[in-house]
Amino acid sequence: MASDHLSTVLNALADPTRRGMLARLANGEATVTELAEPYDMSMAAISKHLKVLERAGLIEQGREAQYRPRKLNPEPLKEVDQWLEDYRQMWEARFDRLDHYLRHLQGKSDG
Amino acid sequence: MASDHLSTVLNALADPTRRGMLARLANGEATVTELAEPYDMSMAAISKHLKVLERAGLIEQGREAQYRPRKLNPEPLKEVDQWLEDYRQMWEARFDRLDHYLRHLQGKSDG
DNA sequence: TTTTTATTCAACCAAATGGTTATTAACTTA
DNA sequence: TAAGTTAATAACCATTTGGTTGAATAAAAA
Repeated sequence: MASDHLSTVLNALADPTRRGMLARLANGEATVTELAEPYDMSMAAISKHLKVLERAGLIEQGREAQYRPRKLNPEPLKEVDQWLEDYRQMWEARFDRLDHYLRHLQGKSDG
Repeated sequence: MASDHLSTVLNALADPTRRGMLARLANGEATVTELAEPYDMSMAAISKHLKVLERAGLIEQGREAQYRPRKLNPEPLKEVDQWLEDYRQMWEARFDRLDHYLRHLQGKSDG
């Protein structure tokens, strides 16, 4: 995998298990065992997936007793969103025009 | 790499060479040789990168004389954007609050 | 027709990926 | 202290990735 940060983030996201883990963490912190629960996979494999997410900065690790609860850090997702920005107009062109038209109408008739 | 579509797309994007190619194609169609120009890499390697982008549906291939011009298809990027949607509020929360506050002010003092 | 240009394909290789099992470490509980 | 739980690490393996070179294909140009 390429070593630049954005590539590391996108690569981390390019796996349904890891995206599933992020989805779970969007609802709040979770332990490794909790994160592993939906998957038919060894804890070692889960641990590796978590390491990939961590290297990408997408999750952070805490420590409570024998647990290492993970929490989501959305910052790298923001970077992905910003990268998309340059292309967004390409699929939103039609909507943009409508949006501007609506703003134009509002400027005329509404306060 | 995982076989689901979104994973295929994100994986295709997780490489600076391939993102560079997309950036070039955002300015319009380009031949393989044109796309290869910035990279110190064999044509065969370029061809493989293009195949990855094509499998992800990010580019389409034309045919003109001996050239196979590629063009960008932004549709899969839209899918990435839609996946991000669920997380967007997490990094935009503060801005949202500010935005709502400004709208509130505007509703009061401005037309 | 021969040669050149543009591109792909085939075979190969080293390194990375994604899984496994077995072991180790840290902490809790009996 | 001993046993159980949680999680990471080490060693291993098969497959994939991302590059190479060399040959093949297709069209254009000479």
